[in-house]
Amino acid sequence: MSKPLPLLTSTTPVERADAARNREALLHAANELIEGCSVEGVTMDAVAARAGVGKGTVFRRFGSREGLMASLLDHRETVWQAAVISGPPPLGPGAPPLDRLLSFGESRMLLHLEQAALIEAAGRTWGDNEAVRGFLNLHVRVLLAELGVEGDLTYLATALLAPLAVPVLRQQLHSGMTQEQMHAGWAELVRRVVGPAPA
Amino acid sequence: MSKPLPLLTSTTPVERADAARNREALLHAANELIEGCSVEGVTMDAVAARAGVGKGTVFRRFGSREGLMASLLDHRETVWQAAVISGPPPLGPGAPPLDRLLSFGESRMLLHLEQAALIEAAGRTWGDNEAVRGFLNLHVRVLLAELGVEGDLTYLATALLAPLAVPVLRQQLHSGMTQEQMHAGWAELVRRVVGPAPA
DNA sequence: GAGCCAAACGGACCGTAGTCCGCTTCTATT
DNA sequence: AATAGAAGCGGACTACGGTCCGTTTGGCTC
Repeated sequence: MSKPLPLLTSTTPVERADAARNREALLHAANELIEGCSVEGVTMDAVAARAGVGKGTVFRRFGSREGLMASLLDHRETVWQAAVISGPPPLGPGAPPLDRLLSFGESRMLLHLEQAALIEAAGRTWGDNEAVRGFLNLHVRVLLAELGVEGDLTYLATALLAPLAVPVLRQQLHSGMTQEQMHAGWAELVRRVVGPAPA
Repeated sequence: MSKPLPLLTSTTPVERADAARNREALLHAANELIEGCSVEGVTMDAVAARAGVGKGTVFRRFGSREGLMASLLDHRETVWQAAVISGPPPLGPGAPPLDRLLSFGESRMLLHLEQAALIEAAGRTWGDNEAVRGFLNLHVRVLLAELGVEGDLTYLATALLAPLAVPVLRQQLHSGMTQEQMHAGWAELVRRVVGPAPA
């Protein structure tokens, strides 16, 4: 009679305690290695050794080096998304849509610049992350809709996000463009895409 | 007295005959391997073996695997650029600027989709290619100027090119968007950026 | 607490990118 | 044609990502 209805509880693939401990240790070790040298210093062998586990364990937890990098990014991303969803305006809710959109672009650009090395090291595992892409696209789409923009909002949102990608930013910096110019350029792009406010 | 003014002739770092022969053989071998299997099958050992040279030679010629891939792309890129510079309209000269711009976007998108695997394999070596980026940006910039667009044309050109990048296209295809939708979306983006024609 | 087993672990092993250095070959010069 | 020396060559070697499988361990049931 005490069997607690395994119908839904069985759907929780709980992680074993030692596995969880190891994941923490590995993430910690990876962060230390990044601080110690740079992202290139984060080899799978080094992470495993520093965490005191076998190499196979690292791959079991994260699938690949890119997966490990993506996990490191995940925490930062969550914090940032929280700021968008429920932080103070103009990034968070409460400001006019255009202000929010411009703030969004600047904030995302800075995040990408800060995490550039990690993002590039995470490669497709991060870039293909449905959750992140979906969140960014949805947020921009909603703001565009609030601004009265009509048309293929999904495409327009993607088009506004594309110039914020790390390779584009790197190239712009490399060719002498300042962060201010990049921000101003993006704002101009947004103004043109949004167009004149409807009466 | 017969020394032929080494001032400028010395600036030509001519390639030795055997080196040139080997480069051709290696490019040929790499193309064959791509046709035979896919881009993943193009390992440096395999290319060297098929061309009948040592592995060190491949690295001497192309610097890295990415460099080899970039060299393979170079030929296609040259052909495409020729079509833009001197091919038939509307991609080539002779058509109105807006037609040329829309044709440019569609053509570039198709090129990126065809060469996607190679472009991704070439990584930064291709992405950082100053000549290619410069050509694309300049061309778009000139067309925008002809259309009377004002502002930071370099940024706007980059922003129009960014959604044509391979990772973006791959993501869009993956989420069910058709090539027609992508083309239509880009055209809409261009119309919004260009804005109303000046009187 | 004993026993079971799925999950997790470890590290030897493999393939590939990239380096290094002693040897060979081309070409300019006389 | 001889020669010098620079440019090119080859392949053994290293480092790293990723796989595999025999062994260990945590957590559940009885």
